[in-house]
Amino acid sequence: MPELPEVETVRASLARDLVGRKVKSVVLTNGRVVRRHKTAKDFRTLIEGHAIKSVDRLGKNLVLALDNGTHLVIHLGMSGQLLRAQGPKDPKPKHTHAVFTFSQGGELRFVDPRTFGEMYVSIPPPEGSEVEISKFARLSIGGDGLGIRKAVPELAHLGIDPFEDQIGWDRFAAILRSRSTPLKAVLTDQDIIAGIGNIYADEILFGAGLRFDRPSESLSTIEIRRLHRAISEILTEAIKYGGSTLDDEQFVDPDGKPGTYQQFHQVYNREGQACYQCRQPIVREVFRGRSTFYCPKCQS
DNA sequence: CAAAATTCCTGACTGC
DNA sequence: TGCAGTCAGGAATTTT
Repeated sequence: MPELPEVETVRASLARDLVGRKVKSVVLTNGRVVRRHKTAKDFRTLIEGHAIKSVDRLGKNLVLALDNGTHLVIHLGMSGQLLRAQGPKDPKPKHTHAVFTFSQGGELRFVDPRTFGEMYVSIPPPEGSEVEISKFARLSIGGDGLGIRKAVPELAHLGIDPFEDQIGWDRFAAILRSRSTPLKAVLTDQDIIAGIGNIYADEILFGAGLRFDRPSESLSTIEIRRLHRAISEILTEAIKYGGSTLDDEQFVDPDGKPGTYQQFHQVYNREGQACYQCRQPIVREVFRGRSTFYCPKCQS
């Protein structure tokens, strides 16, 4: 399940060889992947014949700027993969829903068994029109996050991206104290912080020594600083190891290579196993319909 | 207004 | 062996 570290791994890989290349054609074999567009043809027309200027990321979204001023947004959902191929002779994996062919040769395929992923082309808002940026993102200081939100209105609602936007612990404190939501709900709410999903929320909370159900406004200053630090530390480490690939081997980078950060997971998917810190068994609990893993002794 | 439940979907796994 | 049932989860949508 691609979260920020996995999406960033894909972004870095694509940025290496996609920038400057021109999309010759797009073949769609499952319309659901472009469900935001009225027809698949609408999607194709906006892309074909245009070069890719940059490959960015905001939260879990990939944002490819095209030379016609539009942006191709790709969200991998639960099981989406972007895979390079030499050409049409390369065997297509099952559930290949879209194939981009480049003028200079080579292909990029969008593969997604569970079809929660999607792609769409975002038309830039007219000059002078004001895009409503999420209040949390507005707190950020520098980075490209605000620029992407202004160019891609569909992403303007996203909260702080831990890397594209930057936020000090004091501003983070203001966000946490403004609500009484359980911590895990805050971390996984894309409108507050963009990019964290079920796996990294659990890992970050363990890193900060905090329980998932602590009301966000109940944290002391020290705890807020621990959480603020854990967010960047855990995500940075995960990116360093190319993200997490679980036993289902669903996440791979565009070259088909899995990530290796799963070997450092402290709690996720470790129900009943000994905590690496205190040897107590890790507990699994369902929180808002999702599995939550934590150490009852190390997290409070 | 916010929070919880529902929906979309397929593959892996469980129990009989 | 096969089949029905369950689970997994991001995010938009619906319900409470």
